Amino acid sequence: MNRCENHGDCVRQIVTFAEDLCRERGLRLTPLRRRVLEIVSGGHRPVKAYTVLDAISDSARPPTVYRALDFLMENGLVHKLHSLSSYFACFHPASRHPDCFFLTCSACGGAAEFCADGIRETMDDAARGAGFSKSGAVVEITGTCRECARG
Amino acid sequence: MNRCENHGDCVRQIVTFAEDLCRERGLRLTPLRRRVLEIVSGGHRPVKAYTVLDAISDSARPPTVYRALDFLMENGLVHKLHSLSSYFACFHPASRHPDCFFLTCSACGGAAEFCADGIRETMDDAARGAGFSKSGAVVEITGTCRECARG
DNA sequence: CAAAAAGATGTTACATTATAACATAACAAT
DNA sequence: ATTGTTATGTTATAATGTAACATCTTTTTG
Repeated sequence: MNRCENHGDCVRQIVTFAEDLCRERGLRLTPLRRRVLEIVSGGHRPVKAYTVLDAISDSARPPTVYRALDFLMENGLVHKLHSLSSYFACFHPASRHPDCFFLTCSACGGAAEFCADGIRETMDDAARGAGFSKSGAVVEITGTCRECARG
Repeated sequence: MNRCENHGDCVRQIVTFAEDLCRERGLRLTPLRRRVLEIVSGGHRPVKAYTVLDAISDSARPPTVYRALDFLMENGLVHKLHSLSSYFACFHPASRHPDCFFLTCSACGGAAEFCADGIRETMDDAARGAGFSKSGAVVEITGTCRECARG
């Protein structure tokens, strides 16, 4: 799932985007935050907070990681996959989508983000129909990706 | 959200349904499982595992609760709301729906389950379009319910 | 520049959520 | 009744996440 030939480039692009974004917004992409972003985006797969923690250094503590993840999530650079208690880099942070949807492959552990206006609209309609004022949504679809299904 | 006048009846209905279901399937709705189901369905709101634990008795231990919850979830009587790390009774377990969708109100803490074929179909389409073979989905919509929005 | 304010990180301690592994008990079925 | 199966009890610990306060760094401003 999401095999890409030049993943180094892919990560570099995300980091560059993050730099620009932070500059625009007057925020700081500190070395720590950049490192966490690199680690999370280092594979096209969801990463656990404690995996990031281990990857950072021997001495880092949980709050260090969670704060960096919070910062990245607030700025749309990373998403949380609740059903996996994991974090997943946004590979197209430039496109401003009100909600994100995720496919997670239970075979290879990979994931993909996608935007389908149809889903969002249908959800909005359903919420409205229930008199509900929607502010956000978690949509995580589990299954088997093309590569894994092919065997 | 989901205020109902006769919630006792409501719980009784669920328990009765669970009894019938277990009889049909040759499973046992033991006193413990029944009690957990009563506790989880006791309010129209998501309940935490450790809240159930406290409600059961002073001496109960986590595995007791998690095993009962697992049993109830396997049989479609309870759902897990991943975004809240909580468990929510299925108030219409009779209708066999392949996926469930949830609205959770951040104001009152209430929740509601609903089935909208449109959402499921749109998700199925999106998954298929990505070459993805879907096996399940988590859909949790956050916002404000009618009652809370009205102030 | 110095001082103050704001923002980021370090650190300790702990809270919350969940499971592994093994022991015991209850039940079902000959 | 004994045996296999299912359910529960029990101990311990793993995994995930946060509160609170200390320190350091950067920015702002007088």
